[in-house]
Amino acid sequence: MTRPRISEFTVRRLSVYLRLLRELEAGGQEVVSSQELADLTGTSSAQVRKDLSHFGSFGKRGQGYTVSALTASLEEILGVGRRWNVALVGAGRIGTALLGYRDMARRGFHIAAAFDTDPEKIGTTVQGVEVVSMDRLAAVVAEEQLEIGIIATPPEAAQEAADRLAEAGVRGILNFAPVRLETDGDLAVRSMDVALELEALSFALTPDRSPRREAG
Amino acid sequence: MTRPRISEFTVRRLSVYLRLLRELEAGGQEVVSSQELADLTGTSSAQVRKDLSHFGSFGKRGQGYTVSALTASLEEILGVGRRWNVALVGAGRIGTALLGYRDMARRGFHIAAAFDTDPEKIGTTVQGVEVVSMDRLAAVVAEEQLEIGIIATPPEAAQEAADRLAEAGVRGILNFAPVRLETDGDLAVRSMDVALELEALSFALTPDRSPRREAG
DNA sequence: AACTGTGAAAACTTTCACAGCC
DNA sequence: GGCTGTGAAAGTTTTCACAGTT
Repeated sequence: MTRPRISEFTVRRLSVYLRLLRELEAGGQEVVSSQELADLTGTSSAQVRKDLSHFGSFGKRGQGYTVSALTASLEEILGVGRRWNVALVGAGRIGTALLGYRDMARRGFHIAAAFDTDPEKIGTTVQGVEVVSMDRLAAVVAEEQLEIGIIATPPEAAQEAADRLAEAGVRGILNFAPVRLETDGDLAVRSMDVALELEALSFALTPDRSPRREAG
Repeated sequence: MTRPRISEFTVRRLSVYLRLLRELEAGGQEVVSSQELADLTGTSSAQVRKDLSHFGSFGKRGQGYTVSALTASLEEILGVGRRWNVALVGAGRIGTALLGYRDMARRGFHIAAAFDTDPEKIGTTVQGVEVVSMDRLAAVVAEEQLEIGIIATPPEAAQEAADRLAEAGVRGILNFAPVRLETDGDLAVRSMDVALELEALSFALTPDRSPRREAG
C-alpha cells in the first residue's frame, strides 16, 4: 500500500499540532488526548485522530498520546528534524524581514544567501547574510546545496526568479510576489499573498450587494 | 433567497480573477472567456463560471465576459471599490515591510497608524506613518474609523493585540503572528504564517518514511 | 459556432459513532 | 471508564456535460 495522497489541509494541521506539542513539551506535559489537541488548535478530536491515522498509530487507547513521542513522529513526518538550506531572492523589505525572522533558523530553515540585482546591495550584509548577485545564483545553489527558494522580488521579476531557481536545482519555492508562477510539476510551490488575504477580509466585511434571484 | 455561504476557495479565486482582469484591462483587452481566465489563473473554465454564478450572471453566451464590466462587478462583490482604513500593530520588521508595500494603499488599504509598545519607536515615523503608543489604540481606532487590524507583533503579544483591536471596534484582523487567536465569532480573522508554509514545503520534499500497512 | 450558466455526478474532506484496547 | 483508530455517513468542492443564448 502506497501512502495515499495527503491533503494540504491535513499537512497544515499537522504543523499546527507540532507547534502546540512543542509548547506542551516545554511546559512539561507528558501525555495529551486528541480532545485536548483539538481544543487547543481549533479543530475536532476526530479530525486530529484521522489526520494522524494517515501515517500510523501513535496513541494508546484509554491513555492518549505521549507528547515527546508524538512530537518526534510529527517532526519526522513533516521532514523538519533536519536542516533545510534556503536561497532568498530579493533583499528588499520583505526579504529583510524574513532574514530577521530568528524563528526560521531555529526551526531548521537556514537562509544561506540572499540574491539581488541591485548593485548597491550586492556585497553588503543584511542580518548577517551576504547579498549576492543573481548571476551567481546557479553556482551558489549548487555549491551550498540549497533546496528551497524564497521569492521576495517585485512581481515583474518573480517568474524569472522561479525559472532560475528551478534550473539551479531547487525543489521547492515559497513565493511572496503577487503573481501566479508557471512551473514544472515536480517543483513544490506555495504562495503567500497579503493583497489576497486583505481582499478576503474585505469580502467578509462587505454587506451583500450582488444581484440575486427572486424567492420562490 | 439569501446568499448561500460563499467558500473561502471561491473568494480567493475571485481575487485572483480580479487581479488578472485588471491586467487585461490595462492591456486593452475588451472581452475574455472563462477558458482564458482559467488558463491564466490556473483553474478550470467550469470553476470560473461556477464561482461567478454564485453572484449573478455576468457574461454573454457565445461571447464571453466584458473585461471592464466584470472587473467592476468583482470589485463590488469583494468590497474593494472603496477605502479601508487599517491599524497596524507592531512596527518591527514585518510591520515595516507592510508599511512599504505601495500596492496596499493603491488597492485601497490605507494604514492610518502603526501601534507599538517600544518607547524608542513611539513618536517616530516609519515609511511616512506615525508610530503611536498602544495606549492610544482604542482612541485612534475610533477617531479614524479603522475597520481592519494587522497584527505584526511577536507571538506572545498577538492575543492581547487582537483583544484590544476587537474591543476598539475593528471588524477584521490579518494576523502574521504564529499563534492561534481566540476571538469572537463576529470578527473576521485570517492568518499568514511563514513557518507553516515552509513546513508544508518540507513535507512535500520529504520522502515518505512513515509506518505503513502491508499490501494485500 | 462559440461560450455561458447550471443541474447532476464525482471527488474530496469532515463528522459521526462505535468496536477495540488500555 | 477513557480514549484511540476507523469504517460509514454527511457535508463540501470540483468537474462533467449539456441546454440555452448570442
